[in-house]
Amino acid sequence: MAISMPTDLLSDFEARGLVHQTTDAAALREWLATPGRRVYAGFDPTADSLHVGHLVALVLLRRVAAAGHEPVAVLGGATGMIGDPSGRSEERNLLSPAELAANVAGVERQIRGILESTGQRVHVVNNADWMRGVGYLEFLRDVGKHVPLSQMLAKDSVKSRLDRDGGLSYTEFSYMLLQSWDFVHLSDVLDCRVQIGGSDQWGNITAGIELGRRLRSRDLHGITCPLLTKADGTKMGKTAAGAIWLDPQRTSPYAFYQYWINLDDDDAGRCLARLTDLAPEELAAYGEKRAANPAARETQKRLAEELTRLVHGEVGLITARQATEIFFGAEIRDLDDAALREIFADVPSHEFSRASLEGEGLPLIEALEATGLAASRGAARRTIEQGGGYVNNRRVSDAAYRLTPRDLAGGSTLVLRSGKKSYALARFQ
RNA sequence: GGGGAGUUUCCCGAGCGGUCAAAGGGGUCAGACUGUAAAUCUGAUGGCUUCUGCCUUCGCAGGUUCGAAUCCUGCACUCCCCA
Repeated sequence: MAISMPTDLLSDFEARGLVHQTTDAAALREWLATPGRRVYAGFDPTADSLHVGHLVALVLLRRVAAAGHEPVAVLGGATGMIGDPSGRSEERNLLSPAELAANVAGVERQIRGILESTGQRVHVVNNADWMRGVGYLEFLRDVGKHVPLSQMLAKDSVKSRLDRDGGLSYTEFSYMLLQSWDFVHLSDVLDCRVQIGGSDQWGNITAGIELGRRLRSRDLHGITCPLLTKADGTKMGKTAAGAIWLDPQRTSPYAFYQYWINLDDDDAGRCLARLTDLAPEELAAYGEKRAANPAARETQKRLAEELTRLVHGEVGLITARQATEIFFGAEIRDLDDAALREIFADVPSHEFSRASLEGEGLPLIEALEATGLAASRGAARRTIEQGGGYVNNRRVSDAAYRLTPRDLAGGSTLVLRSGKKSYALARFQ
């Protein structure tokens, strides 16, 4: 999915609602006026997969590419050893080097997948590569000496933590220095002079800019984008079940797709502008459709489609759509086991003995409880009595119902459902 | 150090000898409505159950009583006031 349409990057960001704060806009525009500039964003490998919260930064870099510049993604192999205190209320737990290495590998794969599809030249670097050889004393003399404590203490991320009971450790406090040095280093080796990030990164970015001025007399620039939040004030990408991950092992393409489909209208509109490559005219068209016929939920569908394709590819999108059809379709029958397993890949499943189906059959209540769809037999009974129990998408309202071989949808599998959206697979071997 | 208040089911909070698995609210779950939304409404919300009951639960440990979340004793923790 190569994206073209080079535009003025800053105007593009502004039009999409991607700008929260910038350094001197005129200087920034001027520097970006030449194509092929390098612009960077950092990703700390706190897990072996990125999640929806990281998607904004990734998309920012895609916009960079779309505007004819070269995105630089910095993996925090070094900074991840420390942990960024920004936006955090408590001290982080340190990751082991082995964990970190695994995380870097996983995150790098995802970043490359998403950025390289732009067709533009992409730089993916790891700050461990330039930090590893740097000695502590050397760093204090060359970098630390040029960072006034008063400025560090004035940062919101530091202040808010110092006001709390937990405080923050010297280690986390030093994080800012590392990120500042990254910026200066990248300006040295790649002539990268713009750093972009979420609004919580403003303090770290400006610290880097300041360091560049003192150390190199160089003008560096920064752009932050507003943190993606939902209309109800909660963070985008969080559900009751946890974060929405980009890794299909953690969050299936179906669940990923569903997350976007379920956004409310305003959130979907904002996400469409901020997270997809749609042209401004298209965005406006979706806005009109949304106002005219909200029930069609065209924005949500397009958003889910674009993002699922971006993250999981065309195949992932097809799977997600297939699963959606089945999940919200009529009775499930005459599917083979393999197809069922594929479609319900991210649904919990439970093995029963084939014998339990024979004779009297297996009480539905027991099956609901065993698969985890109901917390207890009592809860299972209640669910059924209230009309929330389904076998192969067909409602069963008799709490005494027993499953028999006739209920199998595939050769040895049947699909249980509680309420509208909770599914489980029961396999009989 | 002295005086006082408190600790209840996922959370907040009522209960102050039996009719208490324990009011009410929140949350959660299910249903209706709907756009796989929001709001609203209805029901459910300790476990097991032959649906009849049984078992476990009101900070912890003992005790009084036919009977205790409710009374007594000790212990632990929390909060407030005075020094």
